[in-house]
Amino acid sequence: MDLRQLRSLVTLVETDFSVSRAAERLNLVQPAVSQHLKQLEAELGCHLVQRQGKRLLGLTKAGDAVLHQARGTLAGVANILAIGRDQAEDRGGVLRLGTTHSQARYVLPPLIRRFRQAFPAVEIQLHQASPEQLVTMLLRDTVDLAICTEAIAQHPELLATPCYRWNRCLIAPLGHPILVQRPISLELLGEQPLVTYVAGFSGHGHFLATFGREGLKPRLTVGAADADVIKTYVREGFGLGIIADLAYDPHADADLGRRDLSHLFPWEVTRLALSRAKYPRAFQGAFMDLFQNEAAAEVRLRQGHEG
Amino acid sequence: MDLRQLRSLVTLVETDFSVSRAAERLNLVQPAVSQHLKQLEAELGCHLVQRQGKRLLGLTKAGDAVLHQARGTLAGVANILAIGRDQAEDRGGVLRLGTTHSQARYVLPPLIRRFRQAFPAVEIQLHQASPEQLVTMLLRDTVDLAICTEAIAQHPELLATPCYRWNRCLIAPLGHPILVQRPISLELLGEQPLVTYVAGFSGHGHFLATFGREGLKPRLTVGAADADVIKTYVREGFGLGIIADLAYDPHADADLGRRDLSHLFPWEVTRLALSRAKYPRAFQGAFMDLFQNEAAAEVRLRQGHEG
DNA sequence: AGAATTTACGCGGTCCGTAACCATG
DNA sequence: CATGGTTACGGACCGCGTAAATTCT
Repeated sequence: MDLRQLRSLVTLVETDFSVSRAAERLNLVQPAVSQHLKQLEAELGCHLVQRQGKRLLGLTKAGDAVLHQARGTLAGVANILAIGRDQAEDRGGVLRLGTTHSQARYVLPPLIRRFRQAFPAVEIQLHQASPEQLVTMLLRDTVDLAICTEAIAQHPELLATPCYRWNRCLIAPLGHPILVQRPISLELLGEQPLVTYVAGFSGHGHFLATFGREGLKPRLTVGAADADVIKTYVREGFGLGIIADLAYDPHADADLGRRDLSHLFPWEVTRLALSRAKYPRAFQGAFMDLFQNEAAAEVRLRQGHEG
Repeated sequence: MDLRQLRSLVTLVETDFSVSRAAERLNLVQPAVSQHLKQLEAELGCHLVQRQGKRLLGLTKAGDAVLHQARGTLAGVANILAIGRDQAEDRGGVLRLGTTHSQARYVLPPLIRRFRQAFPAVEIQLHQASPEQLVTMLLRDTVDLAICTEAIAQHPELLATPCYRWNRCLIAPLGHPILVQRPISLELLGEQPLVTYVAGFSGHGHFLATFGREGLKPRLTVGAADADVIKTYVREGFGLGIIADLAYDPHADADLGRRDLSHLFPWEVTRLALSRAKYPRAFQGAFMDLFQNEAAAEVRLRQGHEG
């Protein structure tokens, strides 16, 4: 058996069973990948992919099991290379961070600034995606670390550590009556047109569930994946905005009023996650420490800006 | 990087850094293994083994980390091959069981008989060793499964499931006064010369600790690794025997009297363990089920033979 | 007909084994 | 001086790429 055969199998799956695209990704020609598969199946004595003539449809049961092991095996060799680069005192490298917009835009900048001072030779790549996508990106080793609130705590192949908690605030154009109304209740929110996150992002599930528990259904006018877009629609008069507290910027958002909503909704926990199979390089570990230790303080700072 | 290089590294460690013996095990010549190491170190850009001239002494820190990953990686490819053999409906194969004497001699026979009926084409190898050795054998994939009482429950890389519990009994030549003495106490045992297991086997640690808690120190005349040897010395008059309950055979040991001691000592738990990294072949999984489900009943049956 | 996969074949690299060389106790 | 490890070199194997054949849309 050869590692290249395993790489071909894994890549084939990740290209939706297109041999040619897989070959392209691997810097090989079609026949090479084709042969890899044939060799693997020959050595194992069973088919790994379901075929219909020459068309590849999907994995067989055996193929799925092999895929899983192949991923683990390739992770092992990647780890070995990582150990080498670490040990050789190679201060350079790439830190691929998977994040949602909220993190990249509001939480990460000061932390990354500090990280860069410690590791100036490391290139930082921010891969923005939805939480579900981040999970598969971690599993496929497309990113090294991922930071997000949803979907990441449960997966058995990931190691997720809680880093900080946050809640929501309401934003509205200055002068809007709700900004001076004394107590803000769920019922009150339920009557208003709302602009907030779309499903899958920033605690939207808990958001809806909270209304649901009270037998209410919010009037959502626009849903977006990030707070910047939400703010824009709030400014355009589409309704009240409900965003993560930490996404409110007192300076840039001076034209928007803000009210805390943490008495209405559950706290959300943002986690830093990586694949259990992964050996983190020194600077990756350093970033993890940095984020785990200082993200909470950073967020409190932002929330302290409260006007 | 090549899998053969990793194999060479792992084998080198397991041969105490003898390149020639490693080469022999791998069916290669010395220079090949030597080159594998050189290639690996070249690719990683750091030394993996500490050298003194041409003599190899041990692993460097990096080498140790690489070794661990290499083991995992090779386990992955072994698993892939196992999946293949399974899927190809290959009913044959080898089941390598690591056991202590007690298991092989008293618990396993009827279970293995039943297993053989279901999988007649599977060769069963019983590798007898001490519990500590069994742990390393599992980690090195020298055995597929191990059954023992000690040392195996804690290791984080092993998955151990409790299967049955047992306690000790006392054996003595027929006619010995202790066989009719009403209550048997620790103090009474402490006065007598005893023959029992040696350290590391069959709950010897708990045995000593129980005496220690009462401020007693047993008079041990002979220590042995298995009950058969202990019985022999009891017959020879070296003292009272204390063995695992299930090791008493009413027929073969009719010349020895037996008294239960479960009121004096803690119950021991025997576990079936395998490496977490291992993908068990179908028949290996079947044996695990068999043992986990039926070992307890088997042991109760033996204990029911009580005369 | 065209896109995509498999088969056929030749070249180049590489990996192993033999042989010579070298350190160490 | 013998044991064990490294260096040097040649042959065999194998894996990739080019090109032709095949099959399904």
